[in-house]
Amino acid sequence: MQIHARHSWNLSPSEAIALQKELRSEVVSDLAIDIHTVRLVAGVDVSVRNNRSQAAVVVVTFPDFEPVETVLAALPTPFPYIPGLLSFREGPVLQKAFEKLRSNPDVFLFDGMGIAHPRRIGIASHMGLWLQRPTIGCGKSLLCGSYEALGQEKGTSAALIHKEETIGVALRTRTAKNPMFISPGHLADIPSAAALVLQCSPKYRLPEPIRLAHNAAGQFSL
DNA sequence: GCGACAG
DNA sequence: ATCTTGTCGC
Repeated sequence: MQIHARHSWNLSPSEAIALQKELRSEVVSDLAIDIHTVRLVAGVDVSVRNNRSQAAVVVVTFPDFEPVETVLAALPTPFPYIPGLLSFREGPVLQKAFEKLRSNPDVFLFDGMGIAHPRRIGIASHMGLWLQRPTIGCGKSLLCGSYEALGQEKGTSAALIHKEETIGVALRTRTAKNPMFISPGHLADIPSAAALVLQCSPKYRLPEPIRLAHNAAGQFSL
């Protein structure tokens, strides 16, 4: 699909932080996704082995999760893992994978944060600017912020707060399992992002599209 | 200065 | 994220 290249990925950590501060104003995180119109959802994931980054994007139908397209890409890992700068590590190989995509998903689910980030521009928000499509961040653990205790039942949630600001929700996608941390990437808002992720998690803690992408990314080699 | 810290 | 087999429990 059409990718809107925004900048070079070849930046130093301090330059990357400066870029995030510039781009954050372009992120739209108060626009509801109309779930009734969603037909295709993409799951995005990257695995790293021996200095090689491997990306997988799996597009499934919604709400029954039938795979309709899978694209893979690999590149030498270009940037170290630095909390807050994940997009500069995974962005290049994701760009390569997105360029191979033939379908046009209604929304992309990322393994990582959206605006639940120190500078409000986690990987889901950042790549959303390149995709110009709705994106949602689905983290398995917290990068920043805090939340009050929430019920054990699937579907229960608690606001994620950082510096007096609500940046997402801790959402129980499986009863009695640790919550997922959901936040809008770009062109989405908190309530609709949480509702869509919950509907994308019929059986496991991880949303189905991301589970499929995780499996696809961790299997192939070059 | 100290502690926290997506994948 | 990744290094790694079997095993305890619902």
